[in-house]
Amino acid sequence: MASRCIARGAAISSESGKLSTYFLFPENVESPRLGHQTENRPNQDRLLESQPSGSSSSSSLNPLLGALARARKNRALLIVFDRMSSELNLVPDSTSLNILINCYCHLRRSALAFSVLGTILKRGHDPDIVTFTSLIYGLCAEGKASDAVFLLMKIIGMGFSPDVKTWSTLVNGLCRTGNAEAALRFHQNTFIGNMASAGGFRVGFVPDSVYYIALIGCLCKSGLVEKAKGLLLEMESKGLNADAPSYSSLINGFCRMNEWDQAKELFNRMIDRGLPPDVVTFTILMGYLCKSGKTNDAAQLLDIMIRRGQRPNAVTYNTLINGYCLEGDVDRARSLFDSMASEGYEKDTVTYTSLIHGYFANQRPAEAMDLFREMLDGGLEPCPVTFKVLLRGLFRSGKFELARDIYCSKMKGNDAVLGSDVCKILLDGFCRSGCAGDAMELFETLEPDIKMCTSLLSGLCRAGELDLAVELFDCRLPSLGVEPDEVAYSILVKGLCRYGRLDDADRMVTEMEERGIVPDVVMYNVLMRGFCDSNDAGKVVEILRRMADRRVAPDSYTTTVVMELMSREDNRASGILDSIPSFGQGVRRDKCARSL
DNA sequence: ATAGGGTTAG
Repeated sequence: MASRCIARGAAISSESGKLSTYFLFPENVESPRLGHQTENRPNQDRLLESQPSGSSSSSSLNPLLGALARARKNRALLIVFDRMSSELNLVPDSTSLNILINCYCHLRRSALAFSVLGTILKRGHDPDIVTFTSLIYGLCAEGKASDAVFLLMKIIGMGFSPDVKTWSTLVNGLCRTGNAEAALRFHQNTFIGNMASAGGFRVGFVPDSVYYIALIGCLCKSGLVEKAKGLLLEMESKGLNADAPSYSSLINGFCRMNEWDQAKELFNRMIDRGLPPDVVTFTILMGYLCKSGKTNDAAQLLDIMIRRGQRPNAVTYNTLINGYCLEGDVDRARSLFDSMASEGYEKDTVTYTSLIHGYFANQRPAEAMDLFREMLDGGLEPCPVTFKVLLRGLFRSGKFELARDIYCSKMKGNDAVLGSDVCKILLDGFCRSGCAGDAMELFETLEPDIKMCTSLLSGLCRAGELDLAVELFDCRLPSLGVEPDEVAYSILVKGLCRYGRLDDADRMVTEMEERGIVPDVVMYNVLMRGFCDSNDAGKVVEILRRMADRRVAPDSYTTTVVMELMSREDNRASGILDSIPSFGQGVRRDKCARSL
């Protein structure tokens, strides 16, 4: 099969063309999964059979491939590709391979896309800016924005000239991965520094309206409203007119920023300019109304939209269903949900997840679970968000066993749904329900970062599993190469103090001090409170001195502890109080003395 | 004949 050849091409790509040595291929190049038995097979058969067999190049099939790509029939496209070489002995040319790369990128299989790049290089073809734009898209779509930037820099260094499509892909990708500031920097360094050069190569380009809208939408999503407005003016001053999708994007941006008047103004402007709002535009406005607690207004807008001849789509339904759930009217949401099928709409993961969330939020866990089972029975794959909603709901409503069952039967070993969010919920839930061991076990299967560790640590401390917490901190963190931060220390120290393990807590604080992390006043306070309660005045004074040495300012809680020490006869008699350090501002004399 | 932009769930 062609795909197998392509994968083999990737395996030896590092020793093939000169270009390949410049690229870092993803380490785990997957083997292609082709031969999907879906979509319109008969039609393709006819098209394929009409091709003369025995010809060597696939170029005659490119119009078909292009049409499938434009129609986003990615699976069908892979089938055609597969059969192209297996049955028709056609060798794909570079255009076909570019289409294949783009297809893999849209399917979020950038590793496969890179393996196709390997094939291009191996066959002595030259990848072009189209190839790389697709790859940049694919990397961003998988959240690998820094790899995308790296690739871009690499190809600029090699003499490729990114064009306006490359840049808008990158800007969008950076934005989608939460890097709006970076997108703006690229904008300023490329277009603003118009036709600037990097290493002797031109990187400038002429921005068009798609590019501007991508950037403006990106800024809106990040709340950089003034910058977005400025760019809108800049765009219009260049005579670039927004089209309908542009307006939708802008309207969405202003809605997100709660600039309803601006959004309305754009909506009206759109109509004035003869660009009728479509289902997406209306759905955006409905979504805003729903989020503002005006679901009934959103429903009215739906009527207006229908009267204007725009048919709602499944997203419109999802938006309204979620709206009713948010305002607590789950039954109304449910009747919309039930009407979808008869109206010819397909319920998807978002539909189910919204309503499941609605049931949990309104204390109806049984119905939420019914819906989840219905979803599985219907062959819909729950996504990470679905699991997040489900598990949080189950833990919050005390259905610990059920939550554990779901985890064991549906999630364990399924990395695709074990995102960090849902893992935190699981770790926390297991700890809360007395299953700290399960939490530890799950933790061992993860690639933990400091935040994950902190999550588990805080769960263990809350559950009183201090031994496990200390073990995690002292043994597992170092072996995982995770450096505890101030937050982690503070959680553990507070936990230890709450359970009376003052010496361990003191050891932690000392360790922090030795590592140059300055404990905050709250950590010193909990520690001193503990020693004060166990009548260890010497220790409290020692801690005060450590505080003073690090110029950590005492607060009123510190004062209370000190006052308590002073009020005890034996402390006054022992003279230990004379060693209380001065904090510059003179805590002892001013605050304590006065209140005493 | 190939690359970029708009909507939904937490």
